Amino acid sequence: MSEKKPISLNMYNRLSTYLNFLKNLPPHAPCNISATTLAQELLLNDVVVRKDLACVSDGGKPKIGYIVADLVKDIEHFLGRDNLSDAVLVGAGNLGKALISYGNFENYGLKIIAAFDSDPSLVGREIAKTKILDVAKAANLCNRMNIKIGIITVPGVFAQEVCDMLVEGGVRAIWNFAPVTLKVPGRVIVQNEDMAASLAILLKQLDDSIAAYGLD
Amino acid sequence: MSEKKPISLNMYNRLSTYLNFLKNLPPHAPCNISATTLAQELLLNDVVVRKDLACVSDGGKPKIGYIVADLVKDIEHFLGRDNLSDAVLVGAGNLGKALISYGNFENYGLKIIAAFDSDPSLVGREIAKTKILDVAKAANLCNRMNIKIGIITVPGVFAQEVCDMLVEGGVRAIWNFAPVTLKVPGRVIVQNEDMAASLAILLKQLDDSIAAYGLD
DNA sequence: ATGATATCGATATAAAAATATCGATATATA
DNA sequence: TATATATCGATATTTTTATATCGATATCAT
Repeated sequence: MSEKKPISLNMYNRLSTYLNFLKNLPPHAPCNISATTLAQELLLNDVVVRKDLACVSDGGKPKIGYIVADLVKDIEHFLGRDNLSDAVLVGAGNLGKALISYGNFENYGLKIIAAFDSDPSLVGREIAKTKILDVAKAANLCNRMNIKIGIITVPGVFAQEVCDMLVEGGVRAIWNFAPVTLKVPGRVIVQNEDMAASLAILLKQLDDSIAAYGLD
Repeated sequence: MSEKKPISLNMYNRLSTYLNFLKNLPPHAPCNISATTLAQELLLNDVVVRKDLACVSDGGKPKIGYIVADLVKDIEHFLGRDNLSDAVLVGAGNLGKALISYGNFENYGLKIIAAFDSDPSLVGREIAKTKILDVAKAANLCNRMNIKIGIITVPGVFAQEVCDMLVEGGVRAIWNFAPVTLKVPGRVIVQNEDMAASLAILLKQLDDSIAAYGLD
């Protein structure tokens, strides 16, 4: 594995795509795969793929490509999926519930160990075996349990306040589903999951596409 | 409004952010705002903001900036939020359910008019007044009702097959929540909402941050 | 063995995005 | 009315990202 650090955000997206593809290869598929093939399958430029793979693995060989199993391990290691991180989630509404019950995040290196909400009618209940606790206890619990990751799924108006609580509790990375720009100290990471923006792109591109191709 | 088309994908993200911010300004806020101020509030470079705004509005005046109400309208118009688009959703599992019951997408220009699933125990039921229908009927219904947008929230293995059905039904834009690269004809838009990738970025950055700042 | 070929990895070029700089202009103030 | 200033919009520069090109190498076929 090379020690360089070109850090491209899109690269993580692509690596994640490679990983999904590799893990879902049919059982009888050959045990090796070339960057070129991968690129064709995923509709990407082959040089991009080769460059990405060079960052996470050095198992590539001419005429052979990469051994799938090794490559999977290398990508997973690079993405930090081989050590589970504990996280808490704040906001047990529809989206929060969905994320908790999704359950599949453990495959991606994340374990949601507790949820918080301010609604007394939710506090005390459970979603998919995850307890919903009073949001007032969030900071304290994060501190005690050394939680470094917080997921925010509250309405926008409360997001900053929740964020502050988490930061106070020692959280160092925030996955923010609220459509708000969070203000955090420099050492804290914020990853925004802005579905509204994503939707905007979709709608705009649809417009353009219909203008170009017509409605058929 | 300028007629140029620099089309930057990040720009849509930012425009969406501006819009959220502007719409949530306190009631007693001044009725005008400068690109510079906006940039400071949203932790962005001021030139980027000015460039983005120039694409959607020409209401900017020196010493004044933009009239908030007009700017909101201009951005909404640019993002296509002033005409609702109908959409269908396939996959009424946890995530699908959450998206349907979220309900707020109508504010963003999207209306989910029907959901589909293959699970007979779900078909016929309702989620937030949205009927769940047999997935076999999807293509037909899209055709008849002239639906152009499909949302895919099925497990990865079924995503391509669902996608093909939607395309057959005349769908022209797909919002894909499955971690799979979909193959579609050129005229069809795909917008991937890859939460796993987003999560990967978060975890990686957290690693880096802890390496840089320590655990405190 | 020997040569042909697929594939990698590195370097070089091109394209795109972000950022900086600077003159123009509308408003406020003296 | 004249001057100072905030802010815009355009142009220029830098940085980043994507793409193309090319030599090196390991395997396969002859």
